[in-house]
Formats: sequence, C-alpha cells, structure tokens
Amino acid sequence: MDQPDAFSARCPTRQILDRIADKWTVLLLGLLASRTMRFNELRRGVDGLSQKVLSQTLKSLERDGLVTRAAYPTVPVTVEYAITDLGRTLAATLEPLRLWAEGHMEAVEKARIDFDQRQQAAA
Amino acid sequence: MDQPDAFSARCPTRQILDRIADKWTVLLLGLLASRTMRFNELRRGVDGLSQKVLSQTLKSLERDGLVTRAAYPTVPVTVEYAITDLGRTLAATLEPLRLWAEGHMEAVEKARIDFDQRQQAAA
DNA sequence: ATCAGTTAGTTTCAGATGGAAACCAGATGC
DNA sequence: GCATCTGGTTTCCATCTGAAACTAACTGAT
Repeated sequence: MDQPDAFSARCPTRQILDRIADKWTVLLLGLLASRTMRFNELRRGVDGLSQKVLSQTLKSLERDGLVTRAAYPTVPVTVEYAITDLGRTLAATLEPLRLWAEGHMEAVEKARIDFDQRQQAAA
Repeated sequence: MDQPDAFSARCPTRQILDRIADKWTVLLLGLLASRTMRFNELRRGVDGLSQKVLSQTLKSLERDGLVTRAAYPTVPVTVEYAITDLGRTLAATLEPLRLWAEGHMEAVEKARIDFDQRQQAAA
C-alpha cells in the first residue's frame, strides 16, 4: 500500500480533502461540535446555506462517518444530526481555520485594497 | 465594528473562509511553505490542477496577500511565487487539514463502504 | 528561414455545481 | 377548508470547472 499523498490526483486522500476543505463543512461541523442539532436548526445557524446544499452536505458527512442522522416519527418529523468521534477529530482540525478567517479578516481586506489600487495604477 | 462571525452571511469572514477552505489552496500553500516555486513547478507539484485554475488561484492568493508574484525578463520568462508572512500563518493552519485527510483516509473509506452497504440493504 | 520547444499564461466549450424559489408529504390547529 | 410545522426534493438559471487548444516571445536545431 502506497503512502497516502494528497498531492497525487490518484490518491483517495484527494477526494477526502475536497470534501472537508469546504466552507459549509467547516461551519456545520463547528456547530455540531457543541451539540446535536435538527435540520432547520442547522439551517438557521448557518446563514446563507440553502436547504438543497444543507441536505447534500449532511448526506455526504453522514456517508463519510462524520455525523449520524436519527429520524423520530413525531409530528412533525424530528431529525437529529450528531457529530461522531471521527467527526470530532476533524472539527478540532477545522476550528483553527474558522478562527484564522475571523482573526485575519482585516489583514486580508487591507491586502485586497492595496492590490486593487496597484492594479488600478498599472492600468 | 461588529465581531467577526463566519456564521453570518454578511460578514467578510465568510468570503475569506470560502477562499481558504479550498482544496487547491491547501495544496499550493503546502508546497510554497517549503520554498519559492515557479508556475510550472507548482503545476507539476499538484497533480490534476489545470493551468487555468492554477492561474486563477494564484491571482486570488496574491490579491489576499498570501503569496507574492515576481516576474523576471529572462528567456523564457521566469515567474516566481513566494509565500508571505501572512500566508505562512495560514499554511500552518492548513497543514493539519491535509494531514487529517492523509491520516483518516482509511476510516473515511470504511465509513463509505458501510454506508453504501446499508443503503443497498435498505433498497 | 522554418519548425520544434521553452516559458506563463488566456480562451473556448461542454458538463458539473450553486443558490433561489417552488413544490411535496404528512399531520395538527383553527 | 386553509394555513403551518417539519424535512426534505425538484426546477431553473447562472456561475464554475476541467480538458484542450491557442497565444506570445524567444532559443536552438535543421
């Protein structure tokens, strides 16, 4: 068995990286790390996430063993999504990513303004 | 000024998260963290990355102040991409992500097989 | 002088993906 | 009968993606 290597297109690691290096995955696992949540609760928690993409993303996360889905025949239907142990290890890896974005927001915005002005000046 | 909050669609953090939580960004910054590289060198280093997307991704990374681009009028043209200090802090955050993918590849693949078999059985 | 090859890209086109909004099922409340 | 709650699926359109071809400027070989 070869060593896993994300730089090789043929390594399964590549598909997994594509799946986990995703905006919605970062935010959803961030929420689910704190507690089990229901479908519409997650939708309200992640502003701008459409039902279709939430449904698709949760399905992928479930397939990859990162969250579990439990449906209860109440009225109306109750569906609870919970993070798994595996998902929890990923959430711990993903949290610094969200924190980086929040912490370096101003530095990146400043860089963008500078870059755009230089482009403007060159044109 | 509001606190940055990636869960809000209106926060600039969201755009930044979308930019950095990206397969190609993870791999490119991973390479550039070790040393300065040229365009085709990066292309060869990241298997499966097309020239178009490499060009677009590098342009975004440059705009966000994460890498610098330096062109030298040699023959043929030499263009060198180097990581910035800001980029280096992000690369340090992104590396665990790639390592998670490589380290948990088998667990995820096993989860997928189990899930698909359960789906098969249910159908 | 012309053809092949190097560099770092841009362009083109078909197919996959994204989000907004509408729709659906099943049941309760009014 | 009609609206409302749940957790989705469907539809439509715009954007994004990747593969491949093309560009520009110059070198080296034939």
